[in-house]
Amino acid sequence: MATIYDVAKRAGVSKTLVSRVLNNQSGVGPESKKRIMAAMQELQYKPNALARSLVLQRTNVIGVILDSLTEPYFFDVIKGLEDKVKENQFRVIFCSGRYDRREKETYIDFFSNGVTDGAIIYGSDLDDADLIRKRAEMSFPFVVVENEVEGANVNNVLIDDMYGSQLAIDHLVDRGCKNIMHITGARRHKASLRRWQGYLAAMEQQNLSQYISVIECEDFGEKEGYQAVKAFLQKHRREDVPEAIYFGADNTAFGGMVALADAGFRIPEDIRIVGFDDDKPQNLERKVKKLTTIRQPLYQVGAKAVEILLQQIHDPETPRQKIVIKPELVIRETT
Amino acid sequence: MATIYDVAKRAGVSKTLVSRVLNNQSGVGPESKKRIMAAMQELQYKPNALARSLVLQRTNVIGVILDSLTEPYFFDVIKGLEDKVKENQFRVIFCSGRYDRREKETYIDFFSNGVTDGAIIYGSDLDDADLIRKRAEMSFPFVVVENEVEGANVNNVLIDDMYGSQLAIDHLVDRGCKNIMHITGARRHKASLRRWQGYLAAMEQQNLSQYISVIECEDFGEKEGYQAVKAFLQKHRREDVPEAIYFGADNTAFGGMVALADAGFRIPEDIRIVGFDDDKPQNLERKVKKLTTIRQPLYQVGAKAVEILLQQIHDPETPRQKIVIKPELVIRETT
DNA sequence: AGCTTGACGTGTATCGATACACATGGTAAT
DNA sequence: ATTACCATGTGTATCGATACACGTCAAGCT
Repeated sequence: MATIYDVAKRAGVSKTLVSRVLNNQSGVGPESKKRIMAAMQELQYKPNALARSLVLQRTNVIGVILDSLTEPYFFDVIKGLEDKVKENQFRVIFCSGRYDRREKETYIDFFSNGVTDGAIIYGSDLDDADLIRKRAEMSFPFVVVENEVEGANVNNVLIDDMYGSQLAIDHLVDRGCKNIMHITGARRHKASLRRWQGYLAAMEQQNLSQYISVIECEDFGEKEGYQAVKAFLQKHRREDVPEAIYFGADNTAFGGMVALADAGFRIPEDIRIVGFDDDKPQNLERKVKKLTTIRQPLYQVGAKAVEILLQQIHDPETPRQKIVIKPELVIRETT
Repeated sequence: MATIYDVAKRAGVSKTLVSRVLNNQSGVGPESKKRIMAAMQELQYKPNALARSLVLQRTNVIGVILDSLTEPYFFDVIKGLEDKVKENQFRVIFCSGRYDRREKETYIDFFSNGVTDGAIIYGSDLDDADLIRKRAEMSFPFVVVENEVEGANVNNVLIDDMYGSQLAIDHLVDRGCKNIMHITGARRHKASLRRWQGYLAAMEQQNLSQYISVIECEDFGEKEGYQAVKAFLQKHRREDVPEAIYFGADNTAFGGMVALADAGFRIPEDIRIVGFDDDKPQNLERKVKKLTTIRQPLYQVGAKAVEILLQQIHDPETPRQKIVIKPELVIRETT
């Protein structure tokens, strides 16, 4: 690759002039400018981003670390991120921590060693909290999304999961349900825990404490939901089946609904269902009904995270922010 | 952030010694080494990746440009990439061209300006070919996946789509079908075109030219498949409906099957279906039958791309390679 | 004793860009 | 005519690391 020096030599000027042309600065005569431009063309010159960033102490790139690049859950977040970043003339690069704490750590260090101006760390694993606390005092700007890190001074964008649960329960109560069961999402998932908590709080607030019952799922796949419900139905008599189930994740809800359908339950006549996430399209070929669910405004989450991060980058003195975004109830066919 | 110089000062030695410790080189006394390590600890020193890469002319990072990070199609590819990269002690960063040719170009330039050692460009848009041809003569190592760029000397990893079509048609013929229709995936999609071509070739080879009939879809969504089939059924009498449909993508097949079911067709008794891709899990709550399809070994595709790229990086003189990977027939319930 | 050898250490050039101080010359203002 | 000033241009330090040539000193060999 040609360097700035090659261009200068070819155009018969000093590096400084070439640099000025590159950055549209004044101080270049028209004649020189023409020769420099020509030289750049001929040599196919592209400035080396590394060298430039090294001296500018600025890359105009932000890094995003996700648990997985292949989780539909992140789709809207990613879109939000990308749009906002582009709007601000930055670039984003993504990488996936693959649900591995150490891998995540490696990437955070990589990003903070000059490669990016800041990072967005998306995480919901309980493990992550530690890793983040350790880095809270760094001067490297970053924003943590979804995972609330108690007692650490970090930028945080969160979904109000407890409020979401309240929406779900209140809606079911509106529909006349009292006996409302909760089937959690993934146990290791911080957000699931908060939804669970929210379920408990909402049930108490509605004076339905005696109906509280919870099944824990290890993961938030369809299979887990299917098995959880199936096992429950095998162990209980028909009249003990609740009037409604509030699932901590849409995925488990889909699985659960299949199990219910298999057992002859009609939805919503016999039992009502509410999910949480609204992260997957309601496809044509789904056997189950369209799901009433708590939608997370994930696009906004992504956009907001970028916004905060850029503020922090432009002015490191900006105090750390914590943004809580409220989810909303989307009523479809299952309630 | 502390620099190598700060560490040296604190330990009372020269930068060189610190650098040697950093890189596990010999030439450092035990006493100095201890002091240097201590200084690093205290200062939380992390070497600046930019500066290091600038002098080494090496980043140990490869960049991946996809059309979209949010397409299930890429999931296995991504996994293959990640595993292989990790195995080789490299890092990957991803970014999405968002189906926009210029955005892709920006990222290629970004990657080739020192930020990465090489790139993998995943693309199937017809537009991409141009962009790639233009860069074929660069010394920057890259591998193009899926998009065949005719007449350009580039590293290429491809799926043998024509062969896939042949598998599909031969299988249907085995099942006794003659009148086999083809519904394409996305029109702008290069791979779709090849599958279409493959369909034509396979039909001729089977002496079924008189049965050739094709419906083009603009995109490969479920909706497109649904509408295509629905429109066809409205315009044709029942006896004109073919014995089988070979879809250029699973997604369209799913949509099409819904339309067929709505119209009272039983699969596979009344009509047999074969798809292409096998990129999505056959979920529990799918209304439709499990799909017979042509599976693309996408994990392998990703892994192979990395392999070729790393060869190219380690030895730039390696001749450019073109790898064609054969897909395979997966027989499920629809044939 | 004289010499090689290796361990340990320092100083300086380098990667490819930007920033800044400074040198030149011509034109406008006094 | 003299000063001031701006446009144009050059040279050198700098960012944070590595590489390489070289200096010093003690141990081991003939």
